[in-house]
Amino acid sequence: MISISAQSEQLMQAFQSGFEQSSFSNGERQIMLHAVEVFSRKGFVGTKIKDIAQSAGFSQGYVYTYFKSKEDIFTRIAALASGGAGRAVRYAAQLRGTAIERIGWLTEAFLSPDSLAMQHWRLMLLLSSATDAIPDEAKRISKERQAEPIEAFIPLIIEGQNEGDVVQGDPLMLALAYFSMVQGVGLARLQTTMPLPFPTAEVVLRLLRKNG
Amino acid sequence: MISISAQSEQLMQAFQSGFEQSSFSNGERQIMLHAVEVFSRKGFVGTKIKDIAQSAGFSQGYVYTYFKSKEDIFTRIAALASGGAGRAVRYAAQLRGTAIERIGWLTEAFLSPDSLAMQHWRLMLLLSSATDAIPDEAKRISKERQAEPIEAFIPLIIEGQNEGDVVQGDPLMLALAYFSMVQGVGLARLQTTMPLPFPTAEVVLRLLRKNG
DNA sequence: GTCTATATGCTGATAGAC
DNA sequence: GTCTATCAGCATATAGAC
Repeated sequence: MISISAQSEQLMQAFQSGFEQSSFSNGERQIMLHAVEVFSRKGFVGTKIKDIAQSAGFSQGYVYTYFKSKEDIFTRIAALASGGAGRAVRYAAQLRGTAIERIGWLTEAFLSPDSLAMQHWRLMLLLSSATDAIPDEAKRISKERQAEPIEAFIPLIIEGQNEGDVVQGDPLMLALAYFSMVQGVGLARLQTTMPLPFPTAEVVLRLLRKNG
Repeated sequence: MISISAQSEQLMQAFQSGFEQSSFSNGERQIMLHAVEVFSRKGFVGTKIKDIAQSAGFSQGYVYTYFKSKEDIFTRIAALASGGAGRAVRYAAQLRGTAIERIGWLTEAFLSPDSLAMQHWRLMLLLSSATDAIPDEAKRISKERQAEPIEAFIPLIIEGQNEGDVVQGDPLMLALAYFSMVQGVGLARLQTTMPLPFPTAEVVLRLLRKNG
């Protein structure tokens, strides 16, 4: 049984999109922070500049002091968010421990019901659905970074196979299975408000574990 | 190894949302069919009535002959689409075969790269993201039917456990794990255009199979 | 730094012609 | 059955006041 550890907490920080820490001016960060929340509830087209401004406590026109357009806000958010998963995998890869342990910590971070982790999945969803209605630039960036987590995960799988903890098989296919599952759990969590016995990290690891 | 069978093909028909077969008048069906496609690309707010009309080869105003509003179109689509997964599970449950066999056929139908199956996942995605921007009635209906596939799947799991093919454990948790995974693969497929070794039914079944 | 006012364009929905 | 014309409302982005 894997328990929430110091490693997992550090990992979650890497996972999260990092709007807070970024080097923005005050108004800029304030607007970004609220824009993330509104966009993830209403989508790109459904979000009106007025919604973001009101949420952040500014007037509608003030938003244009910091951002050129609605597309601009969205694209900057997409750029920050789409780096999260890859960052988390790279962070996990360089922790000390066996490969399967590190994969376990990573999985806990991904599946955390923490609100910032959930926000990540909401944003990923946004970037995957209604793709003809989101800015091209945002799409480009998110597509560009899409392979990052998978590529960084493959060495971990190979290590795990060499250590005898991970099943044999094409590492790329195993990585895709892993991320499909993790993403699916993230999505499932978003779809319901009821407290249900969602798959734990241990269950997800059954996909990879030898003698699962 | 499970191969595409007569069972799987029948199953896919149950899975698919059934806009074609439904008892609509000609213009009505024509519009619905195109509306599904446009909505799934542009989302609810991003889709303009003109887009649907043009796609179906009608004038903008003509759409209102059959549909009261944009919400009306979307809600009717949501109603048809949100029944698909439950229908497929119920169909699978009453096939002849061991539980794990029937689950295998079902999984093949869910993971089929068939365009109508993909459309199902695109619509599910639409109903799960930007939820503050889709009609309340559509949300209500889709939420109402959300539990159907899981409820219908649980007896299959229990059967499989009794037959010794499925791992022990809370059947609800196993069902949630299964649907998370299936959904995750559907989503992963939508996210990329490249031909990648996406998890097959056999890989998904590792989550459930005893001595996987 | 922050707000108000406004121009400009688009969209949903209706009415009515053919 | 199908289209054209049109209205009323709203949203983005800008200009300029304080």
